[in-house]
Amino acid sequence: MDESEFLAGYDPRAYPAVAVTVDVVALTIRGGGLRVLLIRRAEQPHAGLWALPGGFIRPGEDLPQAAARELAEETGLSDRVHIEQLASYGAPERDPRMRIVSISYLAFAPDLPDPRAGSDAADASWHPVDKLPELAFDHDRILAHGLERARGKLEYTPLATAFAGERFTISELRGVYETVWGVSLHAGNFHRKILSVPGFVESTGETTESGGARGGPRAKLYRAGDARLLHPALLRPAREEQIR
Amino acid sequence: MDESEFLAGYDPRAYPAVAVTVDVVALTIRGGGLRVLLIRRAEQPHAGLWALPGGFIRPGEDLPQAAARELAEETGLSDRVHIEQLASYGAPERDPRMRIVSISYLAFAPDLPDPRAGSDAADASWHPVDKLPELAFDHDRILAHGLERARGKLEYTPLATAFAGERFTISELRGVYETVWGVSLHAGNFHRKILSVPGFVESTGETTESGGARGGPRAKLYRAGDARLLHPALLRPAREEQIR
DNA sequence: CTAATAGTGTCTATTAGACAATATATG
DNA sequence: CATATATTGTCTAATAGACACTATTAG
Repeated sequence: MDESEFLAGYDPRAYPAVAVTVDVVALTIRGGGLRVLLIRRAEQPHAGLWALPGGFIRPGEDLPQAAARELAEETGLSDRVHIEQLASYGAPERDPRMRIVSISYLAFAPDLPDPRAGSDAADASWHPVDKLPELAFDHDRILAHGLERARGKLEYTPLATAFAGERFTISELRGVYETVWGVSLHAGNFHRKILSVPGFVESTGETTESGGARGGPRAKLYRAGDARLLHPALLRPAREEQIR
Repeated sequence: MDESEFLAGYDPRAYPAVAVTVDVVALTIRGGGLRVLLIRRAEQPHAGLWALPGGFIRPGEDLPQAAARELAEETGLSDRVHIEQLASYGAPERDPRMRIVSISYLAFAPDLPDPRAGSDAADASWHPVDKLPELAFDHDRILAHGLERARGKLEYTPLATAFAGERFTISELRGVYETVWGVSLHAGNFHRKILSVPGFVESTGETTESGGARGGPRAKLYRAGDARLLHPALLRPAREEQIR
């Protein structure tokens, strides 16, 4: 038997097991900023550190199902939440216990009630993404990846509406873009742009009950439209440093 | 111990093992069309069916490393190949042997030599993506996902240059776009557009040795530039059916 | 009233794309 | 020479973004 025959006959069941987890980057907008759901680990390893919610997949359970379950365990919510696969991480030493491959998911939700700590967590809360504690494992990298994905998807998908409530004003939608992108956008141009993208929002015919907190007319209320892609897209102001 | 405590204490090592594989969607342009590398399975399950190259990850091996190894085993090449993570698949019954989670990778290469079959494959060859045989497991879904990713990435990254050789003409680059997107593009407008995107291509100062096969002047030769994102992007002609 | 906000109008620069023109190869 | 291709020029429509303006509401 030469080397290639040996390798072809490699049987993973003969080796120390690999475990598979899902980890969820759940984002929401709260207190004027973008926040991520973190749990404080109750168990070793990294007990006491903050981490993304997640856990081992169970027999018979598909990956998206596992991600939704992990999220629901902390937030109690599963509807009104957009969830999609982000990426997978499998560096051999990323978990000290054993070889663990993590499939990460990205979730977007409107402002949710306070999370409850699952029984494997000492605490759970929404953390501003620009003021993060030290994270367990490689979760800082996963989170950074999730943030970049979210920022990009705002450009060409109607994802922003997943951060808003059932009905929203154009200003609220602009607030989502400004918060996630960390920029300020011109109100007038943004307004016209949104209404010019077919299927992004549709009018409810209603308006807000009152004007803004500091004055201004009542705003028209919209709901999410049926577009799955925005055309033309809403592009972020170009950042030269991102291009090269 | 209530249910949540039980679930928190769930230990994956107490259950039947999960295995992790990598599968590679390797694309190239050959014979005027887009092709994908497939191997004919020599072993059960699905012996005799075509499948994406892939296999179990090995102890101590990171995921991208495993993908590069699997690709190299079939093609003999590892440099000049762009490789990136695509997505993960973990439906419980996707492999009849046991619970297998697959991390898929997407690879792009210029026209490569004929593949050699690895020892776990009866055959290996480049198949036109528009005339595919039946595929093993859920590999048709993985491949479809890879194709859509590749088409999208041509828009906003310099990926097309990964399909071309070291030096290429603007016409060759246009051929890549036309082949991957399956459309025909206006030569003049494409030419000017490419040169207007900063960092996409840079001139070598050379030209082709002779004109085209059926006449025409010698074309200038370019190499890939240093841009990582194309700005402005080269958008595919909008397709209304994709938007809704 | 004053200040802030919603929504609309207008103008300019950029870009995509249709179409034409010119020069240079092949056969 | 006839024809194909590379490259450049010109024009039009769509779009992004700067800026201005009006109407409406909170305080």
